Amino acid sequence: MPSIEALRIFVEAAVHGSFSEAARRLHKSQSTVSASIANLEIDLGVALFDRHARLPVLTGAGQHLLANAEQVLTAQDRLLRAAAGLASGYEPRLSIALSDTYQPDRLEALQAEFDARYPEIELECLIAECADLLALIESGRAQLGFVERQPDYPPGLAYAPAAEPSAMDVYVSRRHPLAQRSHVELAQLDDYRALRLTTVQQQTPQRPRGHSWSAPSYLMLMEMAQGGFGWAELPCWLVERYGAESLQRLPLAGWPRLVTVDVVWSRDRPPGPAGVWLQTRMTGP
Amino acid sequence: MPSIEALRIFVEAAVHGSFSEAARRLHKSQSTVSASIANLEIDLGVALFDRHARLPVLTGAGQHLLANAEQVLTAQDRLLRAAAGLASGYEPRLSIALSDTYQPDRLEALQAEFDARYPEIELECLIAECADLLALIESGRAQLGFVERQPDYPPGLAYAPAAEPSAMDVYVSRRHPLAQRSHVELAQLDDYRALRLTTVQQQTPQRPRGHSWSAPSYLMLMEMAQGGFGWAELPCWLVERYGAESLQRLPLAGWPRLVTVDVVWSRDRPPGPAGVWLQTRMTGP
DNA sequence: AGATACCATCGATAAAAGCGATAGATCATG
DNA sequence: CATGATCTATCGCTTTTATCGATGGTATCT
Repeated sequence: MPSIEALRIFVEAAVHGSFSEAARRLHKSQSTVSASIANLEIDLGVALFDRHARLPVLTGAGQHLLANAEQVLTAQDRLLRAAAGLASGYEPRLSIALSDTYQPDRLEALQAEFDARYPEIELECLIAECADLLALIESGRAQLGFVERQPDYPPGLAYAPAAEPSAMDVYVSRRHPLAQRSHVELAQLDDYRALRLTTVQQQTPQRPRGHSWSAPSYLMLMEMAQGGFGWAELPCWLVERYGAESLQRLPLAGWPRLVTVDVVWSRDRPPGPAGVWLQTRMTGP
Repeated sequence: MPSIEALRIFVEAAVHGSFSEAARRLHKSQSTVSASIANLEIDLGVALFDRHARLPVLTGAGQHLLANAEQVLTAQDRLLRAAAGLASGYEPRLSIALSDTYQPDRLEALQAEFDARYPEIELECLIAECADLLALIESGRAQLGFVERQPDYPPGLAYAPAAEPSAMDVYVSRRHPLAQRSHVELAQLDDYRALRLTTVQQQTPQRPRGHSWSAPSYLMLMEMAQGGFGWAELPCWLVERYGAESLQRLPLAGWPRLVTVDVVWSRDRPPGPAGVWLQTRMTGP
């Protein structure tokens, strides 16, 4: 069972083609390098270097095993790097809970930036809306959430408005009766089925609004609207990107409206440095 | 600098969720496991396990580093596996020299079989014809070659006929004057430009046959023939696969003809076990 | 309460990793 | 051809480290 140090010595000697050079670079004595490689050859049962020349040259087997040894070292290097990050307080993974109100193109740019800055940290994205999302944050399952601004937040949750607001509008299928009208009043909406967001959490039992249908994500709501089952309030970007051809906005007064997206986190379980970076990156300029 | 053994102990303990269990499986004392993990935590600067419960449970950092540690171990496992293969006489890489006379679909099947049987061994394919190919074998650059049967082989080279022969025929471009004839005699070919194989090696200076053009591979010859520059003797499979729409065979008596493909290797530098397997696989049933 | 199984800690011992010194080998140079 | 420089292999010696058994504290189950 070869030790990591022996592999490092082997690689250094192979790369520089000299035991003495490797000893100098690794700040070890030449005898250590020599003995270490000799032991490694015994352990592996293969001659790594051809020592007939003045300087040792890799054998064919040595060349082949060099690649494997380097893989071991790079894997170990990643381990140490990750440990160093964790030791200095960085979280091993960051879970963010997303509402569909947040545009994915902005999110992708953000993810790319995050990956460049924190390549070691796992990033997990969860999809949830409203109370479900807040529950993810409260339970610690996610550290950061992006939600449409709520009328009130549970205690222990902190929030800050994200930099850019999001546009919402009311849509119906092109085949829906409302789609033909050139003028629609808000009161008329009650005559048709509403498609509303629901949540798995039902701590605050919502007043059941007539014969409405509901789903836990805007994407499912949009698919219901595309089916012609009713009208729904949806993020404009979602419709423009995935449902433009089969949906139509309603000409309501005051719509589309701009919705503030809040960044939410738990005060008890605050996000780590990477989460803080992501949060300030969202709320800042 | 964590040792491999420490990582193995860590992984074993993490997987089974118990230090004692890991000690039993690794045939070490419980104190060794305990101390080893404690040292690992000191080295990495991170708490790996939460010891408040009866059984230790991984911390978040521990979960994250567990994945890294497993990567180190699998890399080391590959290293040991490769070394074991080399120690028992297997070559680190096998270079085979191919003539275009050998059908690639059979070759791909063979490569798949080789990969399944010898996943550790690098397989290198070189393209060469005739004297060039034999030179690759003689020099030791390649260990195995597939060539159209030669009238004579250099001393020191052994050969055996491959199981399946290969068909060759004479082709011209559809725009070539010969393409219109319903009957062609061999002697008439001399009236038109021949496209012949040439080799980089010019040890045996071939008699320059009139105003012929030449190239070192059948693929290049075929492209010349497609350009309408003359007639060429080509492997049937090559034309059928890549040049069927622009080339046409000549109705010559005795053609197409079957050519034996020989497997060639050097008697001085015989191929290793994997090469022998490949060779017998080719010549056998 | 008792039995059991778990983890942490403490010396003691054996294995190894490391170093300096030395000797043999190879290459460049006068 | 002789010489100096530089390389690798090997030999003791010291120091570090890994491993063990024994012991004690603690949680879990009967």
